[in-house]
Amino acid sequence: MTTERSTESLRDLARHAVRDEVLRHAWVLFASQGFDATTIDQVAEAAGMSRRTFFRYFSGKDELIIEKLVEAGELVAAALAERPADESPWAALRAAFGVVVRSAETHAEQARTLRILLRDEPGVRGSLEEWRRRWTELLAPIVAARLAPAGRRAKRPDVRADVRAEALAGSALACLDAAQTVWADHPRSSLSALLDEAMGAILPLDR
Amino acid sequence: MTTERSTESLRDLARHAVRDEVLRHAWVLFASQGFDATTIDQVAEAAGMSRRTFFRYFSGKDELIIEKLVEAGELVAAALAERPADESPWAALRAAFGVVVRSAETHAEQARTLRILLRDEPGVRGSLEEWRRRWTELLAPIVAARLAPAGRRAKRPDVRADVRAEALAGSALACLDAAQTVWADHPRSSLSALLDEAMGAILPLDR
DNA sequence: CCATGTGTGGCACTGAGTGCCAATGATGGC
DNA sequence: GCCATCATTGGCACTCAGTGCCACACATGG
Repeated sequence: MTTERSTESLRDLARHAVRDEVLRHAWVLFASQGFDATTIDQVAEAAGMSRRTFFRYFSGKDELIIEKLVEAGELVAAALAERPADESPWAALRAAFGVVVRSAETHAEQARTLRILLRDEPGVRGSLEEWRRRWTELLAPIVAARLAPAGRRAKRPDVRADVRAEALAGSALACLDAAQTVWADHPRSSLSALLDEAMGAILPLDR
Repeated sequence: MTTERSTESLRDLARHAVRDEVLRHAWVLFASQGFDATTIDQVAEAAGMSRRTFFRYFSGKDELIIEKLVEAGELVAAALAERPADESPWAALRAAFGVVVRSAETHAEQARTLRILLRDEPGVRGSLEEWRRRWTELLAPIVAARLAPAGRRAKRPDVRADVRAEALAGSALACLDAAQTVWADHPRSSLSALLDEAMGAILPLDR
């Protein structure tokens, strides 16, 4: 094949477009029927493809959830990486979460629907755990860099430093999770304020 | 039915015994083949029962995992409830985790096997999330009681206080998780030290 | 000896996920 | 325009998880 890059990205483009379309239909069904009650045949038919083809675009039903959850991960990681170096890791994490908070508050309806789905449907628990892992994997190294004394980093793999970074990232995510969960079923609450409350309960957020 | 209490507990006794036996066989299979590769038919056959009967003792494959994970939850909750009131919530949580740390270190082999299973097998992620929830549900109210100014508690449901407690419990669990994960694949490490490292990275552990 | 309740197994079904294969359709070379 | 090629697609059949239904076995109590 002489077609190299250009075709490659054309394929990806088409693939992405199809995936988005499938996702759109899937979430309409999820919102009306719930996740567990929605079959892949329904999703495939709504998207106008065969069951078999669906599985060529998505590895499984889970991925319809994961996609949404992981999306914002890179944004948060990027935001975290760009926080000023003199900021405490905790405050930097809080600030980095700003992008998901804003996103959730602007699309409050969908965000709440998603959150409630995540709370009530047993079938998505695996996806939630998966989300936690991927975000931790993404954030922990950036936190680690921030914890290192800025002098010599990347020496030998330092287990103790890794645990610290992972603990920090994991705790922050736990706070985000708690805030979002409570926010989901209190329509008049502010997610931003709840997240401040949650993270502030662990460590002071100034500096 | 004239048979009341005595038969009731006899039933439970038998049921428990059967469950334990099934669990024993299941974990032998998990350890040798992994979780996802083990079918329920295999477990049922090993335990000497039909597939159909298996589902009368366990709601699903997940429950074979959950059982092990949730077991220690009540112990931790009890330990937490009995920590001195002048101890900080964080230090109290660290101390309460002592029971799982000791248990893990005395049965190091099995604990490591379990941990690695939880890390690598996609099929158990839902169970891990389930574990997180149950422990959070268990611990958060006790933490909440500890956070309340000891004067008037149980006023009106206080959302902000709930978020704080849940954030604290969730963060502590994230630390425990991080410590256990790292511990699992560093055979010469001390789980207790790792947990101190993790939780100490968030908040000081004295007091 | 009979009625009842409980545990058990078999059978058939739905739904997720996978491997295999044949048909279709777009593209590039001639 | 025509043919070779390659990727996408859909159909089919299979495994495995999980559930509902029904029939059989067994114990107990009257």
